[in-house]
Parts: sequence; C-alpha cells; structure tokens
Amino acid sequence: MERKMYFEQVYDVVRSVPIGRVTTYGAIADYLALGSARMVGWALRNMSAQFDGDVPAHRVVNRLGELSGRHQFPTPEYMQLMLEQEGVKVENDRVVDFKGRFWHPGEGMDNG
DNA sequence: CAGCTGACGCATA
DNA sequence: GTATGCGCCAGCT
Repeated sequence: MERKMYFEQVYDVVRSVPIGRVTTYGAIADYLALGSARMVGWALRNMSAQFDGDVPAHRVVNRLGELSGRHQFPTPEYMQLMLEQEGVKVENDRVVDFKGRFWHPGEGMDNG
C-alpha cells in the first residue's frame, strides 16, 4: 500500500474510539478534514464489506445518536447488542445519553 | 467524461 | 415527526 485509501484513515479514527463511547460520522469527517460525513459512512461500509473485524463500526452513529448503520451488520440488532455489551444503552435504535457518550476524535490524545 | 449511489448533515416547509 | 432539496466526494459502471 503506497498510499492509504480514505477508509484506511477512517478505520484509524474508529479504532481510536474508547469502549463505552460513541462518535459520529460528521465528527470523523471533521477530524480528518477530508470529505464529508457521507464519506465516513461510505468508508465504514467498504470496511465492513471487505475487512470487518478490528474496526468497531458499531461505535459510529449519526449526529442524533441513531444506529443508522445497523442495517449493514449481519443482523439489524447486532449493532445495538455490541453497544449494550460495552455499557452503552440503546433504546429505539438510539444511544441513551448520547451527548454524554459522545466522543470526539482526538479526545485524550496529545500526540498529533 | 457522464451518470448513479451512499451507515450524513443542514435548511426549509 | 415527515418529506423534499442541496452540498459533499470516493467508488463503480
């Protein structure tokens, strides 16, 4: 790989999301200062459709904390189950106390 | 190059 | 809350 594809960079951010926290597409896009929230979803989808595994895509939700990407998982409840088993409560396909669970890329990082 | 798509986000009515 | 329109930009056909 001479150069990282856009999604490669998205993985790096998503993997940086701590357990029990969630982030948004817009936040990732803004952090990378590339593309747009739409690109993040696009990237995650490629990841989930090609690599899947190391990247906790279930910690990425839309700006309202809605599990808008649950349909891409093996099952539409997989995403919620993952979040709940990490300590993130979910109701009506939305993260409970989303504002409190929100994590911004770079938070807690002082290297870079 | 042109046309279509998509796990978004914001403004409008 | 629901529906519509625009901006965004990589990837596929």
